[in-house]
Amino acid sequence: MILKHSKQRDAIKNFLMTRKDHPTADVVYTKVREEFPNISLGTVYRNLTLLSEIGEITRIRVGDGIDHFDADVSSHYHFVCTHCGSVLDLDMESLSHINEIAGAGFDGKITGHITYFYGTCPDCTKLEQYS
Amino acid sequence: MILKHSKQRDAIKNFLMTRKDHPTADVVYTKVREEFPNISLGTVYRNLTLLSEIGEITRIRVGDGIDHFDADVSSHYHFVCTHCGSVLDLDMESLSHINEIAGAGFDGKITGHITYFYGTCPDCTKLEQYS
DNA sequence: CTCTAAATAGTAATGATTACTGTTATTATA
DNA sequence: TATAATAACAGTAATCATTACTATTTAGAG
Repeated sequence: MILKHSKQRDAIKNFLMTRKDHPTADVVYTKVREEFPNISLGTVYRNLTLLSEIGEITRIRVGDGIDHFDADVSSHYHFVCTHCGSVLDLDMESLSHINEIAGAGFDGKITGHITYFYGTCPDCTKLEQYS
Repeated sequence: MILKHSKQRDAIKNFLMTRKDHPTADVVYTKVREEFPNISLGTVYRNLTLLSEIGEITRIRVGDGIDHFDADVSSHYHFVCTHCGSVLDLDMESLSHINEIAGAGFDGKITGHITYFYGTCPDCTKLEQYS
């Protein structure tokens, strides 16, 4: 399957690159529609899936049942706020050593892990102080 | 809300306790229907949700978009096979130290983490050797 | 035994995502 | 540059897990 260029795909990728949070498909759809008023939701989903398959973006699943997308494909961890649901990047070292820990007593092969942290985000922490 | 006893709920809990893998709601439904032929899927979902809310079972989300359930509520980690999709328990120490690592450069509060490991399960590893 | 509310079965609705279909746009090549 | 092949599109229908609704049944307290 040879890729052909598409303005819609560019717009989706570009929008994702401007965001440090991790929008859902629906957020991408709403935003990109400002530039392409009749882009279809299917196009957004198809391109988000395509872009993640070719490694230009990452699909993030944090247990809320909705996929989030991230233009930062470097290996990093995410934080999910249990109060407001926002998904943030964490600046921390790689935890590859935990693969060894998990593999020690396991008969199969462990090739990686998915970890996300949860708690109260900076904004919600501030709000809590005065309530 | 005072809990009332229900045979259906008992059957769901009992079935989960017999399983070391982590069935989905649909698997529970299919199995419990052998004993209660006209139990409804809604009843299965309602009870799985209720049981997890009162801490008698755990809801596991491993990124396949389908909820799995576990009668073992003790803190432990899970492994997901990228070949066959099976979800297995891992016998390993707690990784609570990674909360500190994540919290070091973070402005909010970290109260926990979700981690699952992926790779090739023992069964699929055996199959690979002869293919 | 009676009453109240929890739980149920059956069904309809929801919400995220994927699939389908006929049309449009990109791009390789004549 | 014109043409032809096909990737990508818009619009819509379908799927799938899950939740909500409603009338009926059942548990269990008084």
